[in-house]
Amino acid sequence: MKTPTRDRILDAATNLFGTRGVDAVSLDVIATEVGVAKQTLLYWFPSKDDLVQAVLVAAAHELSVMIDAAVRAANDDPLDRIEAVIRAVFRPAVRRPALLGLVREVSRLPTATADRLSADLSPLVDRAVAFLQHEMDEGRLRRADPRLVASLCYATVTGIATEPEALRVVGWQPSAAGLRQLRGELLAFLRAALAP
Amino acid sequence: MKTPTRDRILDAATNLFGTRGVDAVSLDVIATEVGVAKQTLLYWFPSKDDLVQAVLVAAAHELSVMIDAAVRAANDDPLDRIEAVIRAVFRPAVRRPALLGLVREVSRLPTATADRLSADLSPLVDRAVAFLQHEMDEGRLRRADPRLVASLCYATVTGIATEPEALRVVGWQPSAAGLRQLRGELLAFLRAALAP
DNA sequence: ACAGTCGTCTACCATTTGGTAGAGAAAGCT
DNA sequence: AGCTTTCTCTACCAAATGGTAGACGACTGT
Repeated sequence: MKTPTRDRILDAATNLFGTRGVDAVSLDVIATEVGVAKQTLLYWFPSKDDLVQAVLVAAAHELSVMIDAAVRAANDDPLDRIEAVIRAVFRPAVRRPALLGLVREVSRLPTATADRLSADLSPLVDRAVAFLQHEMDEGRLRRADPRLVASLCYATVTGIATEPEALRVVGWQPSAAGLRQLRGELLAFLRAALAP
Repeated sequence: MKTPTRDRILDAATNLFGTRGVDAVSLDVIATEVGVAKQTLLYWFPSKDDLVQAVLVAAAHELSVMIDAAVRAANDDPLDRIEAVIRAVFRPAVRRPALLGLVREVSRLPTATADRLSADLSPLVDRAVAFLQHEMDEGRLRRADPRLVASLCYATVTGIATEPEALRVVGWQPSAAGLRQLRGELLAFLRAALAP
Protein backbone atom coordinates (compact mmCIF):
# COMPACT_ATOMS: atom_id res chain seq x y z
CA MET A 1 0.00 0.00 0.00
CA LYS A 2 2.95 2.32 -0.38
CA THR A 3 2.06 3.58 -3.88
CA PRO A 4 0.86 7.16 -3.51
CA THR A 5 -2.86 7.69 -3.22
CA ARG A 6 -2.95 9.84 -6.32
CA ASP A 7 -1.51 7.05 -8.44
CA ARG A 8 -3.89 4.49 -7.04
CA ILE A 9 -6.79 6.77 -7.85
CA LEU A 10 -5.55 7.27 -11.40
CA ASP A 11 -5.11 3.56 -11.84
CA ALA A 12 -8.53 2.62 -10.56
CA ALA A 13 -10.18 5.40 -12.54
CA THR A 14 -8.45 4.26 -15.72
CA ASN A 15 -9.75 0.74 -15.31
CA LEU A 16 -13.26 1.76 -14.40
CA PHE A 17 -13.63 4.50 -17.00
CA GLY A 18 -12.18 2.28 -19.68
CA THR A 19 -14.37 -0.72 -19.01
CA ARG A 20 -17.66 0.84 -17.96
CA GLY A 21 -17.52 4.27 -19.51
CA VAL A 22 -16.84 7.66 -17.97
CA ASP A 23 -20.44 8.65 -17.39
CA ALA A 24 -21.33 5.33 -15.84
CA VAL A 25 -18.66 5.47 -13.15
CA SER A 26 -19.32 7.67 -10.12
CA LEU A 27 -16.71 9.19 -7.87
CA ASP A 28 -18.08 7.09 -5.02
CA VAL A 29 -17.38 3.90 -6.92
CA ILE A 30 -13.82 4.92 -7.63
CA ALA A 31 -13.29 6.01 -4.04
CA THR A 32 -14.60 2.71 -2.71
CA GLU A 33 -12.43 0.79 -5.13
CA VAL A 34 -9.36 2.68 -3.96
CA GLY A 35 -10.44 2.34 -0.34
CA VAL A 36 -10.62 6.01 0.39
CA ALA A 37 -13.23 8.71 0.97
CA LYS A 38 -14.71 10.50 -1.99
CA GLN A 39 -13.33 13.78 -0.73
CA THR A 40 -9.84 12.42 -1.02
CA LEU A 41 -10.47 12.07 -4.74
CA LEU A 42 -11.66 15.62 -4.87
CA TYR A 43 -8.59 16.73 -3.02
CA TRP A 44 -6.29 15.30 -5.68
CA PHE A 45 -8.53 16.09 -8.62
CA PRO A 46 -10.74 19.11 -7.95
CA SER A 47 -13.54 17.83 -10.17
CA LYS A 48 -14.53 14.70 -12.01
CA ASP A 49 -13.62 16.40 -15.23
CA ASP A 50 -10.11 17.03 -13.99
CA LEU A 51 -9.83 13.37 -13.12
CA VAL A 52 -10.98 12.36 -16.58
CA GLN A 53 -8.43 14.65 -18.18
CA ALA A 54 -5.64 13.31 -16.01
CA VAL A 55 -6.62 9.72 -16.77
CA LEU A 56 -6.65 10.39 -20.51
CA VAL A 57 -3.30 12.14 -20.49
CA ALA A 58 -1.73 9.33 -18.48
CA ALA A 59 -3.20 6.66 -20.76
CA ALA A 60 -2.05 8.45 -23.90
CA HIS A 61 1.40 8.77 -22.45
CA GLU A 62 1.54 5.13 -21.42
CA LEU A 63 0.50 4.00 -24.89
CA SER A 64 2.95 6.34 -26.56
CA VAL A 65 5.86 5.07 -24.53
CA MET A 66 4.91 1.45 -25.16
CA ILE A 67 4.60 1.87 -28.90
CA ASP A 68 7.69 4.02 -29.11
CA ALA A 69 9.81 1.40 -27.44
CA ALA A 70 8.46 -1.33 -29.69
CA VAL A 71 9.13 0.63 -32.85
CA ARG A 72 12.64 1.48 -31.77
CA ALA A 73 13.46 -2.13 -31.00
CA ALA A 74 12.05 -3.61 -34.22
CA ASN A 75 13.99 -4.39 -37.38
CA ASP A 76 13.47 -2.77 -40.76
CA ASP A 77 10.90 -4.95 -42.51
CA PRO A 78 7.60 -3.05 -42.29
CA LEU A 79 5.48 -6.09 -41.55
CA ASP A 80 7.86 -7.13 -38.79
CA ARG A 81 7.74 -3.64 -37.43
CA ILE A 82 3.95 -3.65 -37.37
CA GLU A 83 4.03 -7.05 -35.73
CA ALA A 84 6.36 -5.71 -33.05
CA VAL A 85 3.96 -2.88 -32.25
CA ILE A 86 1.04 -5.23 -32.03
CA ARG A 87 2.91 -7.62 -29.80
CA ALA A 88 3.79 -4.71 -27.55
CA VAL A 89 0.24 -3.42 -27.39
CA PHE A 90 -1.51 -6.74 -27.28
CA ARG A 91 -0.54 -8.05 -23.89
CA PRO A 92 -1.42 -4.94 -21.87
CA ALA A 93 -4.48 -4.37 -24.02
CA VAL A 94 -6.03 -7.73 -23.39
CA ARG A 95 -5.03 -7.84 -19.78
CA ARG A 96 -6.17 -4.28 -19.22
CA PRO A 97 -8.82 -3.56 -21.85
CA ALA A 98 -9.41 -0.27 -20.12
CA LEU A 99 -6.39 1.27 -21.75
CA LEU A 100 -7.65 0.98 -25.29
CA GLY A 101 -11.23 1.20 -24.08
CA LEU A 102 -10.43 4.65 -22.83
CA VAL A 103 -9.23 5.81 -26.21
CA ARG A 104 -12.54 4.66 -27.46
CA GLU A 105 -14.41 6.57 -24.80
CA VAL A 106 -13.05 9.74 -26.28
CA SER A 107 -15.65 9.91 -29.02
CA ARG A 108 -18.28 10.34 -26.31
CA LEU A 109 -16.54 13.09 -24.47
CA PRO A 110 -16.96 16.82 -25.05
CA THR A 111 -15.11 17.92 -28.16
CA ALA A 112 -12.62 20.02 -26.24
CA THR A 113 -11.46 17.01 -24.26
CA ALA A 114 -11.32 14.87 -27.36
CA ASP A 115 -9.24 17.48 -29.13
CA ARG A 116 -6.68 17.53 -26.37
CA LEU A 117 -6.20 13.79 -26.53
CA SER A 118 -6.08 13.89 -30.30
CA ALA A 119 -3.30 16.44 -30.05
CA ASP A 120 -1.43 14.25 -27.58
CA LEU A 121 -1.54 11.26 -29.89
CA SER A 122 -1.17 12.98 -33.21
CA PRO A 123 2.65 12.80 -33.40
CA LEU A 124 2.32 9.05 -33.02
CA VAL A 125 -0.32 8.92 -35.70
CA ASP A 126 1.55 11.18 -38.07
CA ARG A 127 4.64 9.05 -37.78
CA ALA A 128 2.67 5.89 -38.43
CA VAL A 129 1.02 7.38 -41.50
CA ALA A 130 4.33 8.65 -42.86
CA PHE A 131 5.85 5.24 -42.26
CA LEU A 132 3.04 3.48 -44.11
CA GLN A 133 3.25 5.94 -46.97
CA HIS A 134 6.98 5.44 -47.33
CA GLU A 135 6.77 1.65 -47.27
CA MET A 136 3.98 1.72 -49.82
CA ASP A 137 6.12 3.86 -52.09
CA GLU A 138 8.93 1.32 -51.71
CA GLY A 139 6.50 -1.43 -52.68
CA ARG A 140 6.82 -3.26 -49.40
CA LEU A 141 3.19 -2.74 -48.43
CA ARG A 142 -0.01 -2.98 -50.43
CA ARG A 143 -0.70 0.42 -51.96
CA ALA A 144 -3.64 2.22 -50.38
CA ASP A 145 -4.53 5.41 -48.53
CA PRO A 146 -2.13 5.27 -45.58
CA ARG A 147 -4.38 7.32 -43.35
CA LEU A 148 -7.30 5.00 -43.76
CA VAL A 149 -5.10 1.94 -43.49
CA ALA A 150 -3.81 3.25 -40.18
CA SER A 151 -7.38 3.73 -39.00
CA LEU A 152 -8.35 0.26 -40.14
CA CYS A 153 -5.45 -1.35 -38.29
CA TYR A 154 -6.31 0.64 -35.22
CA ALA A 155 -9.97 -0.36 -35.47
CA THR A 156 -9.10 -4.02 -35.84
CA VAL A 157 -6.69 -4.20 -32.93
CA THR A 158 -8.73 -2.01 -30.61
CA GLY A 159 -11.94 -3.73 -31.52
CA ILE A 160 -10.64 -7.18 -30.87
CA ALA A 161 -8.87 -6.22 -27.67
CA THR A 162 -11.75 -4.34 -26.11
CA GLU A 163 -14.62 -6.54 -27.05
CA PRO A 164 -14.47 -9.81 -25.20
CA GLU A 165 -18.16 -10.17 -26.02
CA ALA A 166 -17.51 -10.49 -29.73
CA LEU A 167 -15.12 -13.30 -28.95
CA ARG A 168 -17.35 -14.98 -26.42
CA VAL A 169 -20.12 -15.18 -28.98
CA VAL A 170 -17.93 -17.32 -31.22
CA GLY A 171 -16.95 -19.50 -28.30
CA TRP A 172 -13.48 -18.15 -27.63
CA GLN A 173 -12.14 -18.44 -24.09
CA PRO A 174 -9.54 -16.10 -22.58
CA SER A 175 -7.01 -18.73 -21.54
CA ALA A 176 -3.27 -18.36 -22.01
CA ALA A 177 -3.38 -20.62 -25.05
CA GLY A 178 -6.43 -18.78 -26.36
CA LEU A 179 -4.61 -15.50 -26.07
CA ARG A 180 -1.63 -16.79 -28.01
CA GLN A 181 -3.89 -18.13 -30.71
CA LEU A 182 -5.82 -14.87 -30.89
CA ARG A 183 -2.65 -12.88 -31.24
CA GLY A 184 -1.44 -15.25 -33.92
CA GLU A 185 -4.63 -14.92 -35.94
CA LEU A 186 -4.63 -11.16 -35.52
CA LEU A 187 -1.08 -10.94 -36.82
CA ALA A 188 -1.80 -13.22 -39.77
CA PHE A 189 -4.92 -11.21 -40.56
CA LEU A 190 -3.10 -7.90 -40.60
CA ARG A 191 -0.09 -9.29 -42.46
CA ALA A 192 -2.41 -10.54 -45.18
CA ALA A 193 -4.29 -7.24 -45.25
CA LEU A 194 -1.12 -5.19 -45.59
CA ALA A 195 1.20 -7.32 -47.69
CA PRO A 196 1.81 -5.99 -51.23
CA MET B 1 -46.07 12.65 -35.79
CA LYS B 2 -48.23 9.68 -36.66
CA THR B 3 -45.68 7.00 -35.84
CA PRO B 4 -46.73 5.39 -32.59
CA THR B 5 -45.18 6.78 -29.43
CA ARG B 6 -43.63 3.45 -28.55
CA ASP B 7 -41.71 3.34 -31.82
CA ARG B 8 -40.50 6.87 -31.48
CA ILE B 9 -39.24 6.08 -27.99
CA LEU B 10 -37.43 2.99 -29.23
CA ASP B 11 -35.86 4.94 -32.03
CA ALA B 12 -34.64 7.80 -29.87
CA ALA B 13 -33.38 5.40 -27.21
CA THR B 14 -31.47 3.41 -29.82
CA ASN B 15 -29.67 6.49 -31.05
CA LEU B 16 -28.91 7.86 -27.61
CA PHE B 17 -27.84 4.57 -26.05
CA GLY B 18 -25.73 3.71 -29.04
CA THR B 19 -23.87 6.98 -29.22
CA ARG B 20 -23.54 8.01 -25.58
CA GLY B 21 -23.83 4.71 -23.76
CA VAL B 22 -26.68 3.21 -21.80
CA ASP B 23 -25.61 4.41 -18.38
CA ALA B 24 -24.96 7.92 -19.57
CA VAL B 25 -28.45 8.47 -20.97
CA SER B 26 -31.24 9.24 -18.52
CA LEU B 27 -34.90 8.59 -19.07
CA ASP B 28 -35.49 12.33 -18.89
CA VAL B 29 -33.17 12.92 -21.81
CA ILE B 30 -34.93 10.34 -23.93
CA ALA B 31 -38.34 11.70 -22.98
CA THR B 32 -37.33 15.24 -23.88
CA GLU B 33 -35.92 14.04 -27.17
CA VAL B 34 -39.15 12.29 -28.02
CA GLY B 35 -41.17 15.26 -26.78
CA VAL B 36 -43.11 13.39 -24.15
CA ALA B 37 -43.21 13.08 -20.37
CA LYS B 38 -40.90 10.64 -18.66
CA GLN B 39 -43.88 8.77 -17.32
CA THR B 40 -44.97 8.00 -20.82
CA LEU B 41 -41.71 6.11 -21.27
CA LEU B 42 -42.37 4.20 -18.09
CA TYR B 43 -45.83 3.37 -19.33
CA TRP B 44 -44.49 1.69 -22.45
CA PHE B 45 -41.42 0.22 -20.81
CA PRO B 46 -41.96 -0.42 -17.10
CA SER B 47 -38.31 0.18 -16.25
CA LYS B 48 -35.17 1.45 -17.88
CA ASP B 49 -33.91 -2.08 -18.04
CA ASP B 50 -36.96 -3.14 -20.02
CA LEU B 51 -36.31 -0.31 -22.43
CA VAL B 52 -32.71 -1.37 -22.86
CA GLN B 53 -33.77 -4.93 -23.56
CA ALA B 54 -36.32 -3.83 -26.11
CA VAL B 55 -33.81 -1.57 -27.83
CA LEU B 56 -31.27 -4.37 -28.05
CA VAL B 57 -33.75 -6.87 -29.40
CA ALA B 58 -34.96 -4.41 -32.02
CA ALA B 59 -31.41 -3.53 -33.05
CA ALA B 60 -30.40 -7.18 -33.30
CA HIS B 61 -33.44 -7.88 -35.40
CA GLU B 62 -32.80 -4.93 -37.68
CA LEU B 63 -29.22 -6.01 -38.24
CA SER B 64 -30.22 -9.61 -38.83
CA VAL B 65 -32.76 -8.66 -41.46
CA MET B 66 -30.33 -6.36 -43.20
CA ILE B 67 -27.54 -8.92 -43.34
CA ASP B 68 -29.89 -11.72 -44.26
CA ALA B 69 -31.18 -9.84 -47.26
CA ALA B 70 -27.68 -8.98 -48.41
CA VAL B 71 -26.48 -12.57 -48.16
CA ARG B 72 -29.49 -13.86 -50.03
CA ALA B 73 -29.01 -11.40 -52.86
CA ALA B 74 -25.28 -11.98 -53.30
CA ASN B 75 -23.62 -14.34 -55.76
CA ASP B 76 -21.51 -17.36 -54.88
CA ASP B 77 -17.98 -16.05 -54.67
CA PRO B 78 -17.16 -15.75 -50.97
CA LEU B 79 -15.35 -12.43 -51.24
CA ASP B 80 -18.24 -10.98 -53.22
CA ARG B 81 -20.61 -12.26 -50.61
CA ILE B 82 -18.65 -10.65 -47.82
CA GLU B 83 -18.50 -7.45 -49.82
CA ALA B 84 -22.27 -7.53 -50.21
CA VAL B 85 -22.76 -7.81 -46.48
CA ILE B 86 -20.41 -4.96 -45.79
CA ARG B 87 -22.07 -2.77 -48.37
CA ALA B 88 -25.41 -3.52 -46.75
CA VAL B 89 -24.19 -2.75 -43.25
CA PHE B 90 -21.97 0.16 -44.10
CA ARG B 91 -24.47 2.80 -45.09
CA PRO B 92 -26.79 2.48 -42.09
CA ALA B 93 -23.80 1.97 -39.81
CA VAL B 94 -22.06 5.18 -40.72
CA ARG B 95 -25.25 7.17 -40.93
CA ARG B 96 -26.52 5.73 -37.67
CA PRO B 97 -23.47 4.69 -35.67
CA ALA B 98 -25.80 3.93 -32.82
CA LEU B 99 -26.81 0.65 -34.36
CA LEU B 100 -23.38 -0.93 -34.20
CA GLY B 101 -22.48 1.17 -31.20
CA LEU B 102 -25.25 -0.58 -29.35
CA VAL B 103 -23.84 -3.99 -30.07
CA ARG B 104 -20.67 -2.69 -28.59
CA GLU B 105 -22.45 -1.44 -25.50
CA VAL B 106 -23.34 -5.00 -24.71
CA SER B 107 -19.99 -5.78 -23.15
CA ARG B 108 -20.77 -3.23 -20.47
CA LEU B 109 -24.19 -4.54 -19.64
CA PRO B 110 -25.03 -7.13 -17.00
CA THR B 111 -24.16 -10.60 -18.18
CA ALA B 112 -27.78 -11.75 -18.32
CA THR B 113 -28.62 -9.02 -20.80
CA ALA B 114 -25.52 -9.71 -22.83
CA ASP B 115 -26.39 -13.39 -22.97
CA ARG B 116 -29.82 -12.68 -24.37
CA LEU B 117 -28.44 -10.61 -27.18
CA SER B 118 -25.76 -13.17 -27.85
CA ALA B 119 -28.47 -15.77 -28.19
CA ASP B 120 -30.39 -13.54 -30.58
CA LEU B 121 -27.40 -13.08 -32.82
CA SER B 122 -25.85 -16.50 -32.55
CA PRO B 123 -27.67 -18.06 -35.52
CA LEU B 124 -26.23 -15.29 -37.66
CA VAL B 125 -22.78 -15.84 -36.22
CA ASP B 126 -22.96 -19.60 -36.53
CA ARG B 127 -23.93 -19.32 -40.15
CA ALA B 128 -21.11 -16.92 -40.85
CA VAL B 129 -18.57 -19.18 -39.18
CA ALA B 130 -19.84 -22.25 -41.03
CA PHE B 131 -19.68 -20.31 -44.27
CA LEU B 132 -16.10 -19.22 -43.64
CA GLN B 133 -15.10 -22.75 -42.68
CA HIS B 134 -16.61 -24.18 -45.83
CA GLU B 135 -14.99 -21.66 -48.12
CA MET B 136 -11.64 -22.22 -46.44
CA ASP B 137 -11.98 -25.94 -47.02
CA GLU B 138 -12.70 -25.24 -50.67
CA GLY B 139 -9.57 -23.10 -50.84
CA ARG B 140 -11.44 -19.95 -51.71
CA LEU B 141 -10.40 -18.12 -48.53
CA ARG B 142 -7.15 -17.96 -46.64
CA ARG B 143 -7.06 -20.84 -44.18
CA ALA B 144 -7.41 -19.74 -40.55
CA ASP B 145 -9.62 -20.18 -37.51
CA PRO B 146 -13.02 -19.16 -38.89
CA ARG B 147 -14.33 -18.09 -35.50
CA LEU B 148 -11.51 -15.67 -34.93
CA VAL B 149 -11.62 -14.45 -38.51
CA ALA B 150 -15.30 -13.67 -38.05
CA SER B 151 -14.50 -11.73 -34.90
CA LEU B 152 -11.71 -9.86 -36.64
CA CYS B 153 -13.94 -8.83 -39.52
CA TYR B 154 -16.58 -7.73 -37.07
CA ALA B 155 -14.05 -5.75 -35.06
CA THR B 156 -12.72 -4.02 -38.15
CA VAL B 157 -16.09 -3.01 -39.55
CA THR B 158 -17.63 -2.05 -36.24
CA GLY B 159 -14.55 -0.23 -35.12
CA ILE B 160 -14.28 1.86 -38.23
CA ALA B 161 -17.99 2.61 -38.37
CA THR B 162 -18.41 3.61 -34.74
CA GLU B 163 -15.29 5.61 -34.20
CA PRO B 164 -15.39 8.83 -36.11
CA GLU B 165 -12.67 10.04 -33.75
CA ALA B 166 -10.14 7.58 -35.07
CA LEU B 167 -10.83 8.87 -38.55
CA ARG B 168 -10.83 12.52 -37.56
CA VAL B 169 -7.38 12.13 -36.07
CA VAL B 170 -6.00 11.11 -39.46
CA GLY B 171 -7.78 13.99 -41.12
CA TRP B 172 -10.67 12.14 -42.71
CA GLN B 173 -13.90 14.07 -43.31
CA PRO B 174 -17.33 12.50 -43.44
CA SER B 175 -18.37 13.78 -46.87
CA ALA B 176 -20.14 11.68 -49.47
CA ALA B 177 -16.91 11.20 -51.37
CA GLY B 178 -15.08 10.45 -48.14
CA LEU B 179 -17.61 7.79 -47.29
CA ARG B 180 -17.21 6.10 -50.66
CA GLN B 181 -13.47 6.16 -50.32
CA LEU B 182 -13.65 4.76 -46.79
CA ARG B 183 -15.88 1.93 -47.90
CA GLY B 184 -13.56 1.21 -50.79
CA GLU B 185 -10.51 1.00 -48.55
CA LEU B 186 -12.37 -1.12 -46.04
CA LEU B 187 -13.38 -3.58 -48.73
CA ALA B 188 -9.88 -3.75 -50.18
CA PHE B 189 -8.46 -4.24 -46.70
CA LEU B 190 -10.77 -7.14 -45.90
CA ARG B 191 -10.41 -8.72 -49.34
CA ALA B 192 -6.64 -8.73 -48.89
CA ALA B 193 -6.96 -10.09 -45.37
CA LEU B 194 -9.22 -12.94 -46.44
CA ALA B 195 -8.03 -13.92 -49.90
CA PRO B 196 -6.25 -17.29 -50.10
C1' DA C 1 7.73 24.14 21.09
C1' DC C 2 4.84 25.67 17.63
C1' DA C 3 2.81 27.54 13.44
C1' DG C 4 1.86 25.72 8.96
C1' DT C 5 0.82 22.65 5.35
C1' DC C 6 -0.46 18.22 3.74
C1' DG C 7 -3.50 14.48 3.40
C1' DT C 8 -7.64 12.42 4.85
C1' DC C 9 -11.77 12.48 6.88
C1' DT C 10 -17.16 13.44 8.44
C1' DA C 11 -21.05 16.25 7.64
C1' DC C 12 -23.78 18.53 4.43
C1' DC C 13 -26.11 20.26 0.04
C1' DA C 14 -28.46 20.94 -4.48
C1' DT C 15 -29.48 18.41 -8.43
C1' DT C 16 -30.51 14.43 -10.97
C1' DT C 17 -31.86 9.72 -11.23
C1' DG C 18 -35.16 5.75 -11.82
C1' DG C 19 -39.56 4.89 -10.24
C1' DT C 20 -44.64 5.24 -7.84
C1' DA C 21 -49.46 7.02 -7.39
C1' DG C 22 -52.96 8.47 -9.41
C1' DA C 23 -55.70 12.10 -12.12
C1' DG C 24 -57.77 13.17 -16.56
C1' DA C 25 -58.82 13.03 -21.56
C1' DA C 26 -60.26 10.16 -25.38
C1' DA C 27 -62.22 6.34 -27.43
C1' DG C 28 -64.56 1.86 -27.74
C1' DC C 29 -68.11 -1.36 -26.05
C1' DT C 30 -72.78 -2.45 -24.05
C1' DA D 1 -76.11 7.15 -21.77
C1' DG D 2 -72.61 4.57 -18.61
C1' DC D 3 -68.34 1.78 -18.04
C1' DT D 4 -63.89 0.19 -19.16
C1' DT D 5 -59.62 0.46 -21.50
C1' DT D 6 -55.87 3.05 -23.46
C1' DC D 7 -52.75 6.64 -23.23
C1' DT D 8 -50.60 10.72 -21.39
C1' DC D 9 -49.96 13.71 -17.93
C1' DT D 10 -48.68 16.32 -13.00
C1' DA D 11 -47.09 15.61 -8.47
C1' DC D 12 -44.12 13.24 -5.65
C1' DC D 13 -40.18 10.32 -3.56
C1' DA D 14 -35.95 7.91 -2.01
C1' DA D 15 -31.45 7.14 -3.52
C1' DA D 16 -27.36 8.52 -5.79
C1' DT D 17 -24.57 12.12 -7.94
C1' DG D 18 -20.86 15.84 -8.13
C1' DG D 19 -19.30 19.13 -5.09
C1' DT D 20 -18.52 22.51 -0.65
C1' DA D 21 -17.04 23.52 4.22
C1' DG D 22 -14.40 22.63 7.50
C1' DA D 23 -12.44 19.55 11.38
C1' DC D 24 -8.70 16.48 12.69
C1' DG D 25 -4.20 14.27 12.94
C1' DA D 26 0.63 13.79 11.19
C1' DC D 27 4.43 15.65 9.68
C1' DT D 28 7.45 19.61 8.55
C1' DG D 29 10.80 23.71 9.20
C1' DT D 30 12.17 27.12 12.41
